[in-house]
Amino acid sequence: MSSKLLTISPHFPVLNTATTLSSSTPSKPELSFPPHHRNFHSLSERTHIPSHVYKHPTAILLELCTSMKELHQILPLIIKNGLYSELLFQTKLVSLFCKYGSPSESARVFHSIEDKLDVFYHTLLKGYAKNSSLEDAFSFFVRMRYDDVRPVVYNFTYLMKALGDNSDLKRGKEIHGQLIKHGFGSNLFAMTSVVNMYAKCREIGEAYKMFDRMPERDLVSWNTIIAGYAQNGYAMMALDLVLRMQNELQKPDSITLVTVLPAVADMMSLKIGKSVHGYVVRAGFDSLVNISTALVDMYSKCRSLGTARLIFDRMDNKTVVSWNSMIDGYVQSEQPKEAMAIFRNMLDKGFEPTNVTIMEALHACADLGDLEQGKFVHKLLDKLKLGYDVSVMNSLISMYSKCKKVDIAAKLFENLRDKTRVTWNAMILGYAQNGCINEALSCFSEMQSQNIKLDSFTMVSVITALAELSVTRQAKWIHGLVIRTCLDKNVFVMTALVDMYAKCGAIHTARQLFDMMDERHVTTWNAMIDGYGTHGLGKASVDLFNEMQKGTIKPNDITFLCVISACSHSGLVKEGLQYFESMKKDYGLDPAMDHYGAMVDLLGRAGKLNDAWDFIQKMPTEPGISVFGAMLGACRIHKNVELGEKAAKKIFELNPEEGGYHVLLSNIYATASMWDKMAKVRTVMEKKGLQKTPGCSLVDLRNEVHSFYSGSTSHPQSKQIYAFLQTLGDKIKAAGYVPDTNSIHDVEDDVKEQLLNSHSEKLAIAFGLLNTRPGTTIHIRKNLRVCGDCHNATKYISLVTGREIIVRDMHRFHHFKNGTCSCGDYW
DNA sequence: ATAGGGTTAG
Repeated sequence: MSSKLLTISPHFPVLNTATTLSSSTPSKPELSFPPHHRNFHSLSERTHIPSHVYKHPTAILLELCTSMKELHQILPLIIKNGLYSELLFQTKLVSLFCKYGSPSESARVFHSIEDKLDVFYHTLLKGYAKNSSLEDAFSFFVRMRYDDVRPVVYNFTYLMKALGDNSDLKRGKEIHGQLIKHGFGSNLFAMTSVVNMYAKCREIGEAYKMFDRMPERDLVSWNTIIAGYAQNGYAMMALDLVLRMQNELQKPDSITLVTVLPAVADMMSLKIGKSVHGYVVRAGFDSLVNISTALVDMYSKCRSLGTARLIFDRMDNKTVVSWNSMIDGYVQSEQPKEAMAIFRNMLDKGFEPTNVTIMEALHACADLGDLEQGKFVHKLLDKLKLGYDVSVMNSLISMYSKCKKVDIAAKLFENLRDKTRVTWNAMILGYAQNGCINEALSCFSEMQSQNIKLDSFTMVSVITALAELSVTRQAKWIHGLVIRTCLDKNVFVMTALVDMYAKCGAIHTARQLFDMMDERHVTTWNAMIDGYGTHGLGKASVDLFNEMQKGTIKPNDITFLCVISACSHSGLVKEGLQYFESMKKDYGLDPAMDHYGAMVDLLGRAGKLNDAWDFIQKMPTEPGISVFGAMLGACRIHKNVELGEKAAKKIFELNPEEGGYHVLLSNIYATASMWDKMAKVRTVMEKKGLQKTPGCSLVDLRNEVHSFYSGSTSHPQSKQIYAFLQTLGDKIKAAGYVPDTNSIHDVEDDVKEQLLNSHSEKLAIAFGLLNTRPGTTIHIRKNLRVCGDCHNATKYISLVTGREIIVRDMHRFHHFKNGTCSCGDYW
């Protein structure tokens, strides 16, 4: 008979039936109390609510209460009118504080109640489970057990929900046990919550076991297990269950399908996606906003932009999310221009962008390298008050870095208070990609000193910086760190390492790492193929490319660029031509400007200047600077004034920003002793304000990198270096070296030699030889192409000193040893 | 329901 008390709803409407409640009504089995219940006597006395209480103006006011603010205004009235200890008000207060999200205030009322009805426990537990921490809910549940309040089924469902949300498997299992002990092991609601808990704890097998044992199931329990499979990445299983539920005469609803679609999207499985879409249409759900939005996102992620766009365009009630998904689709498919068009369209239509929209737009701007649009998006932030969203700030830093404005990125970074690991990673990479190696490395050490844990992204960024630095010592150090941090199975990290070792001249180490990798991306292959190419190991490069073609990773446009330029460096003209053909024929890849440039380089370098020129004439698109630049370079190597002039004319029409092409032409004239024309080119250059990039060579000694500019005397050891070069010059001349002074005009012979001796690479080599022990290999990096005389001299230097000298120039490596160079004088 | 930072080439 006491069970009826539980049917007192804490909500107002029921109160009018207070009198009927006290008459006996049959109880539901799971709500029954044992007769020894501690509140047995006091309860029946308290169920009657006198009319002066429920008709009190304050009670009416409380009935009209709709917010926490109003509740706080009514509370003093309750106390003032001496109603605080009335059952009606206790009931309402406990429940309303929970309803408005403050179980702690609810608890204050609860604790003040002398004879606590079970409903108070139930209400407060629900309040804790829904609004507070799992800890609060759990410890209140323990207290409830201690106070000998018998749990009811929805105590378990709320608790299970909180346990699942916190992925607390250990306590989830414990409560599952108690649930069974209390006889709810076959209860539909209880078991659905158990299924959900196991699924949320990623124990999908256990979840299914529970689902399978349920004696009855409803739509919610089917949706729970289907969502469980979907969210654990089993889209196929989820779809199977959708079919199975129909066999068991349970019709899926839109929620069923809207949980399956994101899983399909994550899998990027267009086939499964289409069959879900088919079901959506047959069930007539295709006009629902959330379904079409999920479909747009699914098709976008499956790179089926046409279909995504079709559904998107047909939606007459688009939401921000559907716009965002559409923009993301274009960004992911590397169509940033389209992405920006959609973004602009969205603004025009008056939709207010969210942080996700802004991030997507910034991503597109970064891919385009479009600073102006990037700034436009940046300006929008202030209007939208999104300027304090860390994620947005991270995207901004990345955007500015990719648009070559690393200084702006750095300023944003410095002013940002709430940096996350992502922020640090974006900044380090930004520095690295803009050639600011020192900044990148000091940013990394700052990050470490602030005890921010590094991850694979950090590692990739630092390795990218060190690849640029190309110092073997640092390369080995970071490799050690990769191993110590257990990141040596990460494809991105390992690919960066392969590239870094190749750039340090340690091509065999690079290959060892490459061979050890279990998983490789197309970039991994590209890095290795290009590594061989820049080392002049054309055969190895081609072999690796052929091996790649046998595997499952498909070559991309960059692969072809790498392999063709590898052929170019090694004079493999036939192979290069064949790959160029195959690119379109076998892989459907359209050659871009760079590919044409590489082909002209291939033909031209091999001395087939006329073929190269013909090749340019037959190009289907207008040749760009890089193509004629390759032609001009080839003309310089093969001393062809006529074609060189033709190529240069084209280049100058295109207004290059760099002075390098004028220098090339002037070198061609110099070699041909056409001094007047040479002088003319130099004058034009000056008039246009074009600068010759100064030659600069780097050499690392212990923990420092020393840089030498052509003709510079600013290094502390400068005097010694020049003196050393003098004596070294005598030694190599004795061994057969003849200075190549042909390209210098107007000065005495000894001055010509002095000029040659002040080339940056010679200074760097001399410095390296002076400061290292005999037998040590010298590593040099030069920003331009190594000059002919220096190349020849270095061969002799390696002979007379017995040193190995490795020079990395703008395009490739030269390994000098015993008087010869790995490039075979073909470069 | 949508999301931030990653490797190759130039």
